Amino acid sequence: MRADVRRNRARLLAAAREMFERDGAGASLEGVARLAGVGIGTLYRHFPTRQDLLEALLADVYDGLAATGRELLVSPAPGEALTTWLRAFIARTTAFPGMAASAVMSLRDERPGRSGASAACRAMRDAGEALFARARDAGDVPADAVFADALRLTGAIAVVTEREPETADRLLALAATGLVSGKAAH
Amino acid sequence: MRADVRRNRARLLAAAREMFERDGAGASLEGVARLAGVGIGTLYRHFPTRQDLLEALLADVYDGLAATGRELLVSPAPGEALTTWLRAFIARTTAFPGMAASAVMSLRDERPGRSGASAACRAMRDAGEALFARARDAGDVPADAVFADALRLTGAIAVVTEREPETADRLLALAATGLVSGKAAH
DNA sequence: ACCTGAACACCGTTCAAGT
DNA sequence: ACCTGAACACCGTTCAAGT
Repeated sequence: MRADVRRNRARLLAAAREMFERDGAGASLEGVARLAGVGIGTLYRHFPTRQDLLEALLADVYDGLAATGRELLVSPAPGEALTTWLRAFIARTTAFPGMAASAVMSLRDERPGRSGASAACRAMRDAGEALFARARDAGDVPADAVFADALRLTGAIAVVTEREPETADRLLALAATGLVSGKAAH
Repeated sequence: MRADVRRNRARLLAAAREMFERDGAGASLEGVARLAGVGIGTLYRHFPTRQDLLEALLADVYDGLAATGRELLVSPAPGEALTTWLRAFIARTTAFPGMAASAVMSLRDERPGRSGASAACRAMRDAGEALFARARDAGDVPADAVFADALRLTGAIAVVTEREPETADRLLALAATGLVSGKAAH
Protein backbone atom coordinates (compact mmCIF):
# COMPACT_ATOMS: atom_id res chain seq x y z
CA MET A 1 0.00 0.00 0.00
CA ARG A 2 1.33 3.40 -0.98
CA ALA A 3 2.38 5.69 1.84
CA ASP A 4 -0.10 8.46 1.03
CA VAL A 5 -2.93 5.96 0.73
CA ARG A 6 -2.13 4.53 4.12
CA ARG A 7 -1.90 8.02 5.58
CA ASN A 8 -5.28 9.01 4.14
CA ARG A 9 -6.82 5.88 5.56
CA ALA A 10 -5.38 6.57 8.99
CA ARG A 11 -6.55 10.19 8.88
CA LEU A 12 -10.04 9.12 7.87
CA LEU A 13 -10.26 6.64 10.73
CA ALA A 14 -9.05 9.20 13.27
CA ALA A 15 -11.49 11.80 11.92
CA ALA A 16 -14.35 9.30 11.93
CA ARG A 17 -13.64 8.35 15.53
CA GLU A 18 -13.66 12.03 16.55
CA MET A 19 -16.84 12.86 14.62
CA PHE A 20 -18.67 9.73 15.77
CA GLU A 21 -17.75 10.41 19.39
CA ARG A 22 -19.22 13.87 19.03
CA ASP A 23 -22.31 13.16 16.89
CA GLY A 24 -22.85 9.41 16.96
CA ALA A 25 -22.50 6.85 14.18
CA GLY A 26 -24.81 8.89 11.94
CA ALA A 27 -22.42 11.84 11.81
CA SER A 28 -21.95 13.64 8.50
CA LEU A 29 -19.50 11.82 6.23
CA GLU A 30 -18.67 15.10 4.53
CA GLY A 31 -17.68 16.36 7.96
CA VAL A 32 -15.46 13.31 8.44
CA ALA A 33 -13.72 13.93 5.10
CA ARG A 34 -13.29 17.64 5.88
CA LEU A 35 -11.83 16.88 9.32
CA ALA A 36 -9.48 14.32 7.74
CA GLY A 37 -8.38 16.88 5.18
CA VAL A 38 -9.33 14.76 2.16
CA GLY A 39 -12.01 14.96 -0.49
CA ILE A 40 -15.30 13.20 0.02
CA GLY A 41 -14.49 10.94 -2.93
CA THR A 42 -11.43 9.65 -1.10
CA LEU A 43 -13.59 8.65 1.85
CA TYR A 44 -15.88 6.69 -0.45
CA ARG A 45 -12.91 5.07 -2.20
CA HIS A 46 -11.58 3.78 1.12
CA PHE A 47 -14.94 2.99 2.72
CA PRO A 48 -17.77 2.43 0.22
CA THR A 49 -20.41 2.31 2.95
CA ARG A 50 -20.80 3.80 6.41
CA GLN A 51 -20.82 0.30 7.85
CA ASP A 52 -17.39 -0.34 6.27
CA LEU A 53 -16.06 2.70 8.12
CA LEU A 54 -17.68 1.58 11.37
CA GLU A 55 -16.31 -1.93 11.02
CA ALA A 56 -12.82 -0.59 10.45
CA LEU A 57 -13.10 1.17 13.81
CA LEU A 58 -14.55 -1.98 15.36
CA ALA A 59 -11.61 -4.04 14.10
CA ASP A 60 -9.33 -2.28 16.61
CA VAL A 61 -11.84 -2.92 19.38
CA TYR A 62 -12.06 -6.59 18.42
CA ASP A 63 -8.27 -6.96 18.41
CA GLY A 64 -8.20 -5.63 21.96
CA LEU A 65 -11.02 -7.89 23.09
CA ALA A 66 -9.31 -10.94 21.60
CA ALA A 67 -6.16 -10.11 23.53
CA THR A 68 -8.11 -9.55 26.75
CA GLY A 69 -9.91 -12.83 26.23
CA ARG A 70 -6.67 -14.76 25.87
CA GLU A 71 -5.33 -13.16 29.04
CA LEU A 72 -8.45 -14.06 31.01
CA LEU A 73 -8.12 -17.68 29.95
CA VAL A 74 -5.53 -18.28 32.67
CA SER A 75 -7.56 -16.68 35.47
CA PRO A 76 -8.66 -19.09 38.24
CA ALA A 77 -12.45 -18.52 38.14
CA PRO A 78 -13.91 -19.51 34.72
CA GLY A 79 -17.38 -18.01 35.26
CA GLU A 80 -16.05 -14.76 36.60
CA ALA A 81 -13.53 -14.52 33.76
CA LEU A 82 -16.38 -14.84 31.27
CA THR A 83 -18.49 -12.09 32.83
CA THR A 84 -15.44 -9.84 33.07
CA TRP A 85 -14.89 -10.32 29.37
CA LEU A 86 -18.55 -9.69 28.52
CA ARG A 87 -18.43 -6.50 30.56
CA ALA A 88 -15.36 -5.45 28.57
CA PHE A 89 -17.26 -6.18 25.35
CA ILE A 90 -19.98 -3.76 26.37
CA ALA A 91 -17.59 -1.08 27.58
CA ARG A 92 -15.50 -1.07 24.41
CA THR A 93 -18.34 -1.27 21.89
CA THR A 94 -20.04 1.79 23.36
CA ALA A 95 -17.39 4.39 22.57
CA PHE A 96 -20.07 6.36 20.71
CA PRO A 97 -23.83 6.05 20.06
CA GLY A 98 -24.48 3.56 17.29
CA MET A 99 -21.25 1.62 17.67
CA ALA A 100 -22.88 -1.28 19.54
CA ALA A 101 -25.60 -1.61 16.91
CA SER A 102 -22.88 -1.82 14.29
CA ALA A 103 -21.10 -4.44 16.38
CA VAL A 104 -24.23 -6.58 16.60
CA MET A 105 -24.54 -6.34 12.82
CA SER A 106 -20.94 -7.44 12.38
CA LEU A 107 -21.59 -10.42 14.68
CA ARG A 108 -24.34 -11.55 12.38
CA ASP A 109 -22.29 -11.01 9.26
CA GLU A 110 -20.80 -14.32 8.12
CA ARG A 111 -19.73 -13.42 4.59
CA PRO A 112 -16.51 -15.38 4.10
CA GLY A 113 -14.82 -13.21 1.46
CA ARG A 114 -14.16 -10.33 3.83
CA SER A 115 -10.97 -9.44 5.63
CA GLY A 116 -10.55 -6.55 8.08
CA ALA A 117 -13.33 -6.34 10.61
CA SER A 118 -14.51 -9.81 9.76
CA ALA A 119 -11.15 -11.42 10.53
CA ALA A 120 -10.80 -9.38 13.73
CA CYS A 121 -14.37 -10.27 14.63
CA ARG A 122 -13.69 -13.94 14.15
CA ALA A 123 -10.55 -13.80 16.31
CA MET A 124 -12.53 -11.96 18.99
CA ARG A 125 -15.27 -14.56 18.87
CA ASP A 126 -12.76 -17.40 19.07
CA ALA A 127 -11.19 -15.87 22.19
CA GLY A 128 -14.59 -15.38 23.77
CA GLU A 129 -15.72 -18.85 22.87
CA ALA A 130 -12.65 -20.36 24.57
CA LEU A 131 -13.59 -18.50 27.76
CA PHE A 132 -17.17 -19.65 27.35
CA ALA A 133 -16.26 -23.31 26.83
CA ARG A 134 -14.03 -23.26 29.90
CA ALA A 135 -16.83 -21.79 32.02
CA ARG A 136 -19.26 -24.39 30.68
CA ASP A 137 -16.83 -27.23 31.45
CA ALA A 138 -16.52 -25.83 34.97
CA GLY A 139 -20.30 -25.93 35.32
CA ASP A 140 -20.60 -22.15 35.48
CA VAL A 141 -22.69 -21.95 32.30
CA PRO A 142 -25.75 -24.06 31.42
CA ALA A 143 -24.69 -27.08 29.37
CA ASP A 144 -27.04 -26.27 26.50
CA ALA A 145 -26.11 -22.60 26.22
CA VAL A 146 -24.56 -21.40 22.97
CA PHE A 147 -21.77 -18.83 22.86
CA ALA A 148 -23.18 -16.97 19.86
CA ASP A 149 -26.41 -16.38 21.79
CA ALA A 150 -24.56 -15.21 24.88
CA LEU A 151 -22.57 -12.71 22.82
CA ARG A 152 -25.67 -11.54 20.99
CA LEU A 153 -27.47 -11.02 24.29
CA THR A 154 -24.52 -9.03 25.59
CA GLY A 155 -24.51 -6.96 22.41
CA ALA A 156 -28.21 -6.31 22.89
CA ILE A 157 -27.50 -4.90 26.35
CA ALA A 158 -24.76 -2.73 24.88
CA VAL A 159 -27.15 -1.34 22.26
CA VAL A 160 -29.75 -0.15 24.74
CA THR A 161 -27.39 1.09 27.46
CA GLU A 162 -24.90 3.10 25.41
CA ARG A 163 -23.45 5.82 27.59
CA GLU A 164 -25.03 4.36 30.75
CA PRO A 165 -22.37 2.02 32.18
CA GLU A 166 -24.22 1.41 35.46
CA THR A 167 -27.37 0.28 33.68
CA ALA A 168 -25.30 -2.00 31.46
CA ASP A 169 -23.76 -3.63 34.53
CA ARG A 170 -27.17 -4.14 36.13
CA LEU A 171 -28.69 -5.66 32.99
CA LEU A 172 -25.72 -7.95 32.44
CA ALA A 173 -25.90 -9.08 36.07
CA LEU A 174 -29.61 -9.76 35.63
CA ALA A 175 -29.00 -11.77 32.46
CA ALA A 176 -26.21 -13.65 34.19
CA THR A 177 -28.27 -14.51 37.27
CA GLY A 178 -31.34 -15.37 35.28
CA LEU A 179 -34.63 -13.59 35.18
CA VAL A 180 -37.00 -16.44 35.91
CA SER A 181 -36.15 -19.61 37.72
CA GLY A 182 -37.16 -23.20 37.12
CA LYS A 183 -39.32 -24.60 34.37
CA ALA A 184 -40.94 -21.24 33.82
CA ALA A 185 -37.92 -20.40 31.70
CA HIS A 186 -39.44 -22.57 28.98
CA MET B 1 -61.52 17.23 17.82
CA ARG B 2 -62.93 18.10 14.44
CA ALA B 3 -63.98 15.21 12.23
CA ASP B 4 -61.56 16.00 9.39
CA VAL B 5 -58.68 16.38 11.84
CA ARG B 6 -59.43 13.01 13.38
CA ARG B 7 -59.69 11.46 9.92
CA ASN B 8 -56.36 12.95 8.84
CA ARG B 9 -54.74 11.63 11.98
CA ALA B 10 -56.13 8.13 11.40
CA ARG B 11 -55.02 8.19 7.75
CA LEU B 12 -51.53 9.28 8.74
CA LEU B 13 -51.22 6.47 11.29
CA ALA B 14 -52.42 3.86 8.81
CA ALA B 15 -50.06 5.17 6.13
CA ALA B 16 -47.15 5.29 8.57
CA ARG B 17 -47.79 1.70 9.62
CA GLU B 18 -47.81 0.60 5.99
CA MET B 19 -44.68 2.54 5.04
CA PHE B 20 -42.78 1.51 8.18
CA GLU B 21 -43.64 -2.13 7.60
CA ARG B 22 -42.24 -1.84 4.11
CA ASP B 23 -39.18 0.37 4.69
CA GLY B 24 -38.59 0.41 8.44
CA ALA B 25 -38.92 3.24 10.94
CA GLY B 26 -36.69 5.45 8.81
CA ALA B 27 -39.14 5.49 5.89
CA SER B 28 -39.68 8.74 4.03
CA LEU B 29 -42.13 11.01 5.84
CA GLU B 30 -43.05 12.62 2.52
CA GLY B 31 -44.01 9.15 1.38
CA VAL B 32 -46.19 8.70 4.46
CA ALA B 33 -47.98 11.98 3.80
CA ARG B 34 -48.44 11.10 0.13
CA LEU B 35 -49.85 7.68 1.00
CA ALA B 36 -52.17 9.26 3.55
CA GLY B 37 -53.37 11.75 0.93
CA VAL B 38 -52.44 14.83 2.98
CA GLY B 39 -49.80 17.53 2.68
CA ILE B 40 -46.48 17.12 4.38
CA GLY B 41 -47.30 20.09 6.59
CA THR B 42 -50.29 18.24 7.98
CA LEU B 43 -48.08 15.36 9.00
CA TYR B 44 -45.81 17.76 10.87
CA ARG B 45 -48.76 19.48 12.51
CA HIS B 46 -50.00 16.17 13.89
CA PHE B 47 -46.61 14.65 14.66
CA PRO B 48 -43.83 17.20 15.10
CA THR B 49 -41.15 14.52 15.25
CA ARG B 50 -40.71 11.05 13.84
CA GLN B 51 -40.62 9.68 17.37
CA ASP B 52 -44.06 11.22 18.04
CA LEU B 53 -45.41 9.28 15.07
CA LEU B 54 -43.73 6.08 16.24
CA GLU B 55 -45.05 6.50 19.76
CA ALA B 56 -48.56 6.97 18.46
CA LEU B 57 -48.25 3.57 16.79
CA LEU B 58 -46.72 2.13 19.94
CA ALA B 59 -49.64 3.39 22.02
CA ASP B 60 -51.90 0.80 20.35
CA VAL B 61 -49.35 -1.92 21.03
CA TYR B 62 -49.09 -0.85 24.65
CA ASP B 63 -52.86 -0.91 25.09
CA GLY B 64 -52.90 -4.48 23.85
CA LEU B 65 -50.02 -5.52 26.09
CA ALA B 66 -51.70 -3.99 29.12
CA ALA B 67 -54.83 -6.01 28.39
CA THR B 68 -52.84 -9.19 27.88
CA GLY B 69 -50.98 -8.57 31.12
CA ARG B 70 -54.19 -8.21 33.09
CA GLU B 71 -55.51 -11.46 31.60
CA LEU B 72 -52.33 -13.34 32.49
CA LEU B 73 -52.61 -12.20 36.09
CA VAL B 74 -55.12 -14.97 36.81
CA SER B 75 -53.07 -17.75 35.22
CA PRO B 76 -51.90 -20.43 37.66
CA ALA B 77 -48.12 -20.31 37.04
CA PRO B 78 -46.72 -16.85 37.92
CA GLY B 79 -43.26 -17.34 36.38
CA GLU B 80 -44.62 -18.78 33.18
CA ALA B 81 -47.19 -16.00 32.91
CA LEU B 82 -44.39 -13.44 33.14
CA THR B 83 -42.30 -15.02 30.38
CA THR B 84 -45.38 -15.37 28.20
CA TRP B 85 -45.99 -11.66 28.60
CA LEU B 86 -42.36 -10.77 27.89
CA ARG B 87 -42.50 -12.89 24.74
CA ALA B 88 -45.61 -10.97 23.70
CA PHE B 89 -43.77 -7.71 24.33
CA ILE B 90 -41.06 -8.74 21.88
CA ALA B 91 -43.48 -10.06 19.28
CA ARG B 92 -45.62 -6.94 19.25
CA THR B 93 -42.83 -4.35 19.32
CA THR B 94 -41.15 -5.85 16.27
CA ALA B 95 -43.86 -5.19 13.69
CA PHE B 96 -41.24 -3.33 11.63
CA PRO B 97 -37.49 -2.61 11.88
CA GLY B 98 -36.85 0.24 14.27
CA MET B 99 -40.04 -0.15 16.29
CA ALA B 100 -38.33 -1.92 19.19
CA ALA B 101 -35.64 0.76 19.40
CA SER B 102 -38.41 3.32 19.61
CA ALA B 103 -40.12 1.27 22.32
CA VAL B 104 -36.95 1.16 24.40
CA MET B 105 -36.71 4.94 24.08
CA SER B 106 -40.30 5.34 25.22
CA LEU B 107 -39.56 3.12 28.25
CA ARG B 108 -36.83 5.52 29.28
CA ASP B 109 -38.95 8.57 28.71
CA GLU B 110 -40.39 9.75 32.01
CA ARG B 111 -41.58 13.23 31.06
CA PRO B 112 -44.77 13.70 33.08
CA GLY B 113 -46.55 16.24 30.88
CA ARG B 114 -47.21 13.81 28.07
CA SER B 115 -50.38 11.96 27.24
CA GLY B 116 -50.81 9.43 24.43
CA ALA B 117 -47.97 6.95 24.20
CA SER B 118 -46.75 7.92 27.62
CA ALA B 119 -50.04 7.10 29.31
CA ALA B 120 -50.37 3.85 27.38
CA CYS B 121 -46.78 3.04 28.21
CA ARG B 122 -47.42 3.60 31.90
CA ALA B 123 -50.50 1.38 31.85
CA MET B 124 -48.51 -1.30 30.03
CA ARG B 125 -45.73 -1.08 32.59
CA ASP B 126 -48.19 -1.25 35.47
CA ALA B 127 -49.72 -4.43 34.05
CA GLY B 128 -46.30 -5.96 33.53
CA GLU B 129 -45.13 -4.99 36.97
CA ALA B 130 -48.13 -6.69 38.56
CA LEU B 131 -47.17 -9.92 36.77
CA PHE B 132 -43.58 -9.41 37.83
CA ALA B 133 -44.43 -8.82 41.50
CA ARG B 134 -46.61 -11.93 41.56
CA ALA B 135 -43.79 -14.02 40.08
CA ARG B 136 -41.36 -12.57 42.61
CA ASP B 137 -43.70 -13.33 45.50
CA ALA B 138 -43.97 -16.91 44.19
CA GLY B 139 -40.17 -17.18 44.24
CA ASP B 140 -39.95 -17.42 40.45
CA VAL B 141 -37.94 -14.22 40.13
CA PRO B 142 -34.85 -13.25 42.17
CA ALA B 143 -35.89 -11.13 45.16
CA ASP B 144 -33.59 -8.24 44.25
CA ALA B 145 -34.61 -8.05 40.59
CA VAL B 146 -36.24 -4.86 39.34
CA PHE B 147 -39.08 -4.85 36.82
CA ALA B 148 -37.76 -1.88 34.88
CA ASP B 149 -34.51 -3.76 34.28
CA ALA B 150 -36.32 -6.91 33.20
CA LEU B 151 -38.39 -4.94 30.70
CA ARG B 152 -35.35 -3.07 29.43
CA LEU B 153 -33.49 -6.36 28.96
CA THR B 154 -36.45 -7.75 27.06
CA GLY B 155 -36.55 -4.62 24.91
CA ALA B 156 -32.85 -5.07 24.20
CA ILE B 157 -33.52 -8.56 22.89
CA ALA B 158 -36.33 -7.19 20.73
CA VAL B 159 -34.02 -4.56 19.24
CA VAL B 160 -31.38 -7.02 18.06
CA THR B 161 -33.71 -9.80 16.93
CA GLU B 162 -36.28 -7.85 14.90
CA ARG B 163 -37.74 -10.12 12.26
CA GLU B 164 -36.08 -13.22 13.77
CA PRO B 165 -38.66 -14.64 16.19
CA GLU B 166 -36.75 -17.89 16.85
CA THR B 167 -33.61 -16.00 17.87
CA ALA B 168 -35.68 -13.78 20.13
CA ASP B 169 -37.14 -16.83 21.86
CA ARG B 170 -33.70 -18.36 22.35
CA LEU B 171 -32.21 -15.16 23.77
CA LEU B 172 -35.14 -14.61 26.10
CA ALA B 173 -34.89 -18.21 27.31
CA LEU B 174 -31.17 -17.69 27.90
CA ALA B 175 -31.79 -14.49 29.86
CA ALA B 176 -34.53 -16.23 31.83
CA THR B 177 -32.39 -19.24 32.72
CA GLY B 178 -29.33 -17.17 33.47
CA LEU B 179 -26.08 -17.07 31.64
CA VAL B 180 -23.64 -17.64 34.46
CA SER B 181 -24.38 -19.40 37.70
CA GLY B 182 -23.31 -18.64 41.24
CA LYS B 183 -21.20 -15.80 42.56
CA ALA B 184 -19.61 -15.32 39.14
CA ALA B 185 -22.69 -13.29 38.30
CA HIS B 186 -21.17 -10.42 40.30
C1' DA C 1 -3.40 4.65 -9.33
C1' DC C 2 -5.35 7.85 -6.65
C1' DC C 3 -7.56 12.26 -5.42
C1' DT C 4 -10.74 16.15 -5.91
C1' DG C 5 -15.01 18.58 -5.55
C1' DA C 6 -18.74 20.09 -8.49
C1' DA C 7 -23.07 18.22 -9.71
C1' DC C 8 -27.03 15.58 -8.96
C1' DA C 9 -30.59 13.53 -6.26
C1' DC C 10 -33.24 13.06 -2.34
C1' DC C 11 -35.36 14.16 1.84
C1' DG C 12 -36.44 16.71 6.19
C1' DT C 13 -38.51 20.88 7.75
C1' DT C 14 -40.58 25.43 7.68
C1' DC C 15 -43.88 28.92 6.64
C1' DA C 16 -46.52 32.16 3.66
C1' DA C 17 -50.71 31.72 1.31
C1' DG C 18 -55.06 29.61 0.94
C1' DT C 19 -59.52 27.46 2.64
C1' DA D 1 -58.38 26.44 12.96
C1' DC D 2 -56.41 23.70 9.78
C1' DC D 3 -54.28 22.44 5.34
C1' DT D 4 -51.17 22.89 1.39
C1' DG D 5 -46.95 22.54 -1.09
C1' DA D 6 -43.30 25.51 -2.74
C1' DA D 7 -38.95 26.86 -0.98
C1' DC D 8 -34.93 26.25 1.62
C1' DA D 9 -31.28 23.65 3.66
C1' DC D 10 -28.55 19.78 4.17
C1' DC D 11 -26.40 15.63 3.12
C1' DG D 12 -25.31 11.25 0.65
C1' DT D 13 -23.28 9.64 -3.51
C1' DT D 14 -21.27 9.64 -8.12
C1' DC D 15 -18.04 10.64 -11.68
C1' DA D 16 -15.52 13.59 -15.03
C1' DA D 17 -11.37 16.03 -14.74
C1' DG D 18 -6.97 16.54 -12.71
C1' DT D 19 -2.44 14.99 -10.61
